[in-house]
Amino acid sequence: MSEAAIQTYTRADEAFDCLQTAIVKGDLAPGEKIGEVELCSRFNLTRGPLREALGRLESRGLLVRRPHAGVKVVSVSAEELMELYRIRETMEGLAARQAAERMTDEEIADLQATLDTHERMIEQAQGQAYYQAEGDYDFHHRIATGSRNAKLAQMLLGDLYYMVRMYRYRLSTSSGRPHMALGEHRRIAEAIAQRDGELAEFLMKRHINAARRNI
Amino acid sequence: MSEAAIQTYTRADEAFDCLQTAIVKGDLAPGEKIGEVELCSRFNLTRGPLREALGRLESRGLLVRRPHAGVKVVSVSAEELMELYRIRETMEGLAARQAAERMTDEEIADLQATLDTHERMIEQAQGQAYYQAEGDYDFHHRIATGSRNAKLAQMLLGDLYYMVRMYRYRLSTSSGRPHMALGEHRRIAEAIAQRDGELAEFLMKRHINAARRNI
DNA sequence: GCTCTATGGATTGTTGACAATACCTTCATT
DNA sequence: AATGAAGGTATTGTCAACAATCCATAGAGC
Repeated sequence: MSEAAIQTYTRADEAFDCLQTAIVKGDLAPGEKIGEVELCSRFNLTRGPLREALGRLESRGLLVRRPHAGVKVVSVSAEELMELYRIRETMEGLAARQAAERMTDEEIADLQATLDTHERMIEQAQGQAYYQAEGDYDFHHRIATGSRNAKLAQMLLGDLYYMVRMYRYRLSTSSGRPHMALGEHRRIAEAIAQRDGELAEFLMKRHINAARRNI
Repeated sequence: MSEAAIQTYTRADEAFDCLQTAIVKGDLAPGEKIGEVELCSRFNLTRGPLREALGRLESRGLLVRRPHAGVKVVSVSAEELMELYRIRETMEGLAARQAAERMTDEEIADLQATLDTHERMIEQAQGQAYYQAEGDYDFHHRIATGSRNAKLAQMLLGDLYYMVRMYRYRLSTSSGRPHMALGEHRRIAEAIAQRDGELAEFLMKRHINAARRNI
């Protein structure tokens, strides 16, 4: 049987996804005060599911909501992005360490194979930052899930990454340095393959620290 | 003027708080499938605000919701609590380091004064774990906010602490060891007062690690 | 006797209308 | 002229009814 992607998709989920991508991509300016009815007409929704989605978004810190006053997208600053990277540094360090201890051999092989395809992509589209960003996301995604720590993965994948992507869109901070990042990814994967959790943690922290300084 | 505690409190907020405390305190059993109408009659609400609150709770990982099938409280295990403590260890370590660098002298004085009152409370109610738990919460709360890292504080205070408290209620894991914890708190505060971020981080990590092993 | 299917009931998801609150405009007063 | 207050309007918060989906039970077929 197929994996049943027909997992019933409620309107509220749809609203949540639409809003989230709209916020992350910058279609909704920060500080912009938007009415609910306008959002409804914009995404073909009714206010019930929309409000549910707004609650979820607020809980995740992507927008703020004052009672009877409306909702507005969170404003961003470079300092806050820095703080976000500090959090990522420690949390992904932990994820890398646990991944080194817990990923299956098959997963590790997949991880390294993924890096090969990333390398080919970078070679093909020379300097195209887009593939690099996707590949970067993919790499960190696999390690987060590989940590076998449900809450950690949820925090990284569900909260932090969206925030980081939003900030990067807003501040137009392209990740740049594709080759260097790939090399660092390689070394991290190598450490994981050797089941050296301490080294994997150290390398991951340094990797994210370097990315932060690159901003 | 007073700080305006009359901050308008919407029904959805009320529902959110009620549900959250009910889940944390264990009034709603884990795995229990509860109907929306039952919840409404239980907390004197209507389904609109309730659904909004349910969305927020789901987003925070306190309950799971399958479309058209109902909601149920998350089931818990000792392993997951361990994982939670691992996350706390790294994140609160970071918080302690940043707090050492950023708290004002006044905040540090307040922090140490708080520890004095904790000590008196422990002496008075000998062995009473309740005050210790409250004091513990208070201490970590101050450090999280003192880190001047909004997202970090949000993650710790808004997500992790509720989860930890829920698990502790479920597994009836009283924190125990009040005197030892107080001493560790004292040393952490001392390191912060000396602006020694590295030491504060190290001590905090060890403190939480000890608490984890105590389970 | 066991399994698969179909129908009924109950619960969730959604919708539109109603009520309450905050913001903005206008007017009066200093 | 500037500031304050008061009212109107628009927007948000809330409610109750409608529609869609799933689970359980009962029945038939193998």
